[in-house]
Amino acid sequence: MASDEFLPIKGMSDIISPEVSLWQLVESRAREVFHAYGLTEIRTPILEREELFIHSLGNTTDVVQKEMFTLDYQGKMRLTLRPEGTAGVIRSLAGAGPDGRQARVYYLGPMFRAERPQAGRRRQFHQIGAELTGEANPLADAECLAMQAHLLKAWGLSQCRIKINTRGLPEDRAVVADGLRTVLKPHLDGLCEDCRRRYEQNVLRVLDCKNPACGKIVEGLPSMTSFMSEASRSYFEEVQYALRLLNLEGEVTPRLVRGLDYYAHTVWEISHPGLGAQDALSGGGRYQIMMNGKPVDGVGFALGMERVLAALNAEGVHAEDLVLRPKAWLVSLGEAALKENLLLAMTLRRLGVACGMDLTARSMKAQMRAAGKSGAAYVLIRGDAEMEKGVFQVKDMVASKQEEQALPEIMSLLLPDITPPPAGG
RNA sequence: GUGGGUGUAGCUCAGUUGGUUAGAGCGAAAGAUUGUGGCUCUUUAGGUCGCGGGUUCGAUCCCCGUCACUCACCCCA
Repeated sequence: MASDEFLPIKGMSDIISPEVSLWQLVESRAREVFHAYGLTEIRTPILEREELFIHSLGNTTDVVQKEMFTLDYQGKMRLTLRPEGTAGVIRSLAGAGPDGRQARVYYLGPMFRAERPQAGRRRQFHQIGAELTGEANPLADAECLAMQAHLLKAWGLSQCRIKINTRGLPEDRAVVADGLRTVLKPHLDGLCEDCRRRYEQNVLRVLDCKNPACGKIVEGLPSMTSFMSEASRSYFEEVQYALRLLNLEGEVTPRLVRGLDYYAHTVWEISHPGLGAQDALSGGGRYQIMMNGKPVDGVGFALGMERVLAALNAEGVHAEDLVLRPKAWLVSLGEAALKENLLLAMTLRRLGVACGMDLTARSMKAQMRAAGKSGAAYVLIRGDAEMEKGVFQVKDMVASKQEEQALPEIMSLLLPDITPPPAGG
């Protein structure tokens, strides 16, 4: 058992092979899909001023109240490890002037929240997200959700469930909260302890309480949308129309609530049955964030990388199958062959042929075992006899066949994809 | 932050109703096969039984504390 000093900090993990292969695959497919939609990557700092998150996420949210890693920098400022990606991206885009208000960007990277770790929840976790800024437009919301569905499909996830809802116009948020409190007030005694606290602090959360008693009370209440303005309701109708146009199934879920204050209008959540208690793969929606007194509008989503990977595992995609194997393995018998093989390995690598070898001339059996374990397709064996003739014993590890070959033949075996330079070039 | 579960070899786990040298499988290293991986057989290496204290003639086992991991609540992706 590893001693504590070799372990990373609680809730943080080293990402190593073979798992890292899956990360790379997921990230590269994501880049391809984002490119197809005209998004460019944005990389913002991991450390931001604390106020940025307090103002954009809302100072009554749990994320801000008890989950942020904040440090005091020489008594001059309070710096926070970003707990989510949107706030930093919008800060950056707002600073870019008018261009930033019509931007299409994606990001990926680590986020930090000081929660107790559990399945699907780490203190350092990773998100892939997208932000499309621009004034509220139902078509933009639908496009964003469609892009996300496309992404999940590109990863090979087929069992996702999309739930959508609306929070209405930004100015409706207070009206809805007041309305809900009014109709909930007579039932206060029947609510669970948590919900009596939520009633004060974050009344929308009462709607998705898991407690059956609370659920019963909520069922009898008028829906959230009934407190909203006509404009909010018709906006949501148009979003749903656009989703049908794009052939997307979104389950309208009136009790779906997003936790952060900046959400307005369309919100959604995508869950996966293979995940356990934290079954949300992703959340997203339209938002309006005040930056320097001016509103920035946009629509976006964030996917939890670790949860995507867990979902892929649940659907039978395993990192072990994706690990890159060397094309060749060099086996050296004797010191002279060892040195010549090192030189050959460097040459092959410059030509783009991944190859490995043992740097000691230990027993052939041991070297063959290492070759087999590496998964190399071919093994090139060279000893004194081969050195003298200028040849190699070339073993095809899959077919388990071996023949003597000279270097030119070996090159065409290892470099079959090399195309001759264009004529006249 | 609250509650439950688990800490024994690199990994997965047995085990001892408290008693002498703590076991297995997998993995690793070497050999059987004097220059050939996977299958088989043999051998070897590898352990402060998470850490600290208590009870006891004696604790890996019982008790207390602590730390770590893990699951769930809360919340979120």
